[in-house]
Amino acid sequence: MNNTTLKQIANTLGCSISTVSRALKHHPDISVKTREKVLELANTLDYEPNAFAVHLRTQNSKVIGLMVPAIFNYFYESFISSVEEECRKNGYALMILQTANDPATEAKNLKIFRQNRVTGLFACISAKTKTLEDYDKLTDQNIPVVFFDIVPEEKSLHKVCMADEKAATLAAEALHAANKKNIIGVFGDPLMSITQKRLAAFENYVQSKNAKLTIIHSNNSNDAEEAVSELLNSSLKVDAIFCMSDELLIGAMKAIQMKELMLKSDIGLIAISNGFVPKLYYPQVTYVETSGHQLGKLAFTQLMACLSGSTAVNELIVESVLIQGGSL
Amino acid sequence: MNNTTLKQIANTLGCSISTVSRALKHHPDISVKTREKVLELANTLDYEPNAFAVHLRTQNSKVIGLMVPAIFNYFYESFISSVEEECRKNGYALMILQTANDPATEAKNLKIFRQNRVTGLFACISAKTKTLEDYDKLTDQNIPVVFFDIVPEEKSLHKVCMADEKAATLAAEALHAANKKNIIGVFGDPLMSITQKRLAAFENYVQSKNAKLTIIHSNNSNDAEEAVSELLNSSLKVDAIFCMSDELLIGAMKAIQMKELMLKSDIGLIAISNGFVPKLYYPQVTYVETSGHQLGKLAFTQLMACLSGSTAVNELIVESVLIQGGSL
DNA sequence: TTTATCTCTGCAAAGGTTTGCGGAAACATT
DNA sequence: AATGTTTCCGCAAACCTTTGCAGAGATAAA
Repeated sequence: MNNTTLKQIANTLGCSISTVSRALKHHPDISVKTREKVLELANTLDYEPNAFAVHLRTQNSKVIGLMVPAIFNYFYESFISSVEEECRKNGYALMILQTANDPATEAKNLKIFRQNRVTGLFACISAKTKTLEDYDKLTDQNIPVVFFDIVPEEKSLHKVCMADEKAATLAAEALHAANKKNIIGVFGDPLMSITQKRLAAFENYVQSKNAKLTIIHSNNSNDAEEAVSELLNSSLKVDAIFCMSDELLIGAMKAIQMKELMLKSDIGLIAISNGFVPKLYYPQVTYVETSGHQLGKLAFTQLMACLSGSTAVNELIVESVLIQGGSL
Repeated sequence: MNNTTLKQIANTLGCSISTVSRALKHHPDISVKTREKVLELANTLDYEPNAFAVHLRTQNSKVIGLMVPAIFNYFYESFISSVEEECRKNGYALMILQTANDPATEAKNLKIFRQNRVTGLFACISAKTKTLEDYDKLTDQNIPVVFFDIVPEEKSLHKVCMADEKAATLAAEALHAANKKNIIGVFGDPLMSITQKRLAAFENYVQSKNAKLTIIHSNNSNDAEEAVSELLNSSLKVDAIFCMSDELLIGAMKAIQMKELMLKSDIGLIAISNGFVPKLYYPQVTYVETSGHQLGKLAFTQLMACLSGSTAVNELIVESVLIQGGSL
């Protein structure tokens, strides 16, 4: 327990604790001579302020909370990774909790964040979350919450998310440009708003171009694999597949590999993705990028804005771009 | 700022702060009647102890630190995910920092952990770490450190890791059982101990069976792809490839797909892996499992043991199993 | 000499909780 | 009536830092 305190420094230097405290933060009240002495001793003693005492006094923890359904996920990893980077650069530590998409765990986590008096929170609500009152408790305590990716409908919240409609439309455009007319669209849980947005935009564009669209809803990669396999084995004419997420893409790719179809020549493929999964295959899968990395940066600036008092409620959007692979 | 404190409860109840504090934790000194009164009021006021004050007083943070080279990684995610689960179950919060394999960042992170007085730390040292003195500062402050996956050589440390030799041998055995005689072995950075261990064990077994082995060292998936491609295009006779990690597996698979080789019939493939990547392909790649999930559980119990005073220094090993896919 | 101004430093309270110790009241024992 | 035991509770210190305020000493101005 080799912990130097202000008191120790003050004692050995024969001055008061407050002088030491001020000297350490270059307070103008303190003379240069004293400051130097203090700094030197503090340095040799390897002084580090006791975070708890500081927090207790300042009511500010320099810890930011982050809540996701699961860390082990193609998209959230990159988001987390990016947020962690920003936090570290700005002197914040990051506290991460998972909800496993369970509202009860979600509530418990929010309590932990509250107890630890996080400075702010990034939250991705679980798919089944119905009420936001647990989040309100945080905002009541002046802890700003920035929702990301999967966000509540309410208008008066801070949110950052992907350009869902735009991404889906971009993918549809790419399919049209490649002259694909018989398309399978693989989508996620129809109850999720993200699915609805992407589906609506995709359907809208595809139909306007008179292409034929077959929609599948799958909850995970296995479901997607089975459903796509079934369609590929049926009499349905198919020249391209669209997947709205990485997980579904994995399923579709398995089905394609199983049928020993070659990408591009036998069948077209495009997905909305973070970029990792499409690059696992050869040829690389063409995809519309939704960058967790960028979303993280954006979320962080948004939170910083909240903390510095900006009350403007914003819904920020990360734009998508088409990344050409060799699958279309 | 709706924060109830002990003082408020004490005042409205007309008793002292210490009584409230004790009542809240069912201290036997407090009469049942008083306790009930306190508990009731605390409940309606939604009292929650101020974590900072508690930490300051008890010198114990209920926060555990975790340091990895990168969160965005097939293996670490599952480790993190598993540790987070255990932490939550046991009332700990988890603070995560990345090193990006940079010793300077590593040192900075350790400082942050120290400042935040984490209860304990899980650390995966960066590949280039030469000295452990920054870690020693933690142990000096009675913060136990459990190293995982990539661990220092020193004997007197707590470590949990994979059965590296065993895993490599298992893979080699599987290759032998499949009667493969001309093998490419794709390994990582030859300076890393994990590479050395796996390489030695693999080489040892393969040579004892008189199979021909060509070794490649690659630092990432692209390197692996190029190196494997080159060999596949050369006159070298190859009937199987072994990859010591997921990242290398990805590269090898790309090379295989590029050559349009079919797994099993054209070429055998086996890897040491966490299981995620092998399941992305059809047929699924046969692999020796190194479970980040299990490693996480093990690390957590080890840390708990340290915290409860066990001084026995242990190197714990997670065993590996062969998971049959269709690539051999 | 007195008054005003400036520079530097220290006192003390505050932030909320935990806990050793001592003490008051109630009860039981001689 | 005097002494010993319990039972219950509160005082106050400790954890360490930050910060408003006051004050001491020095210098400049009148």
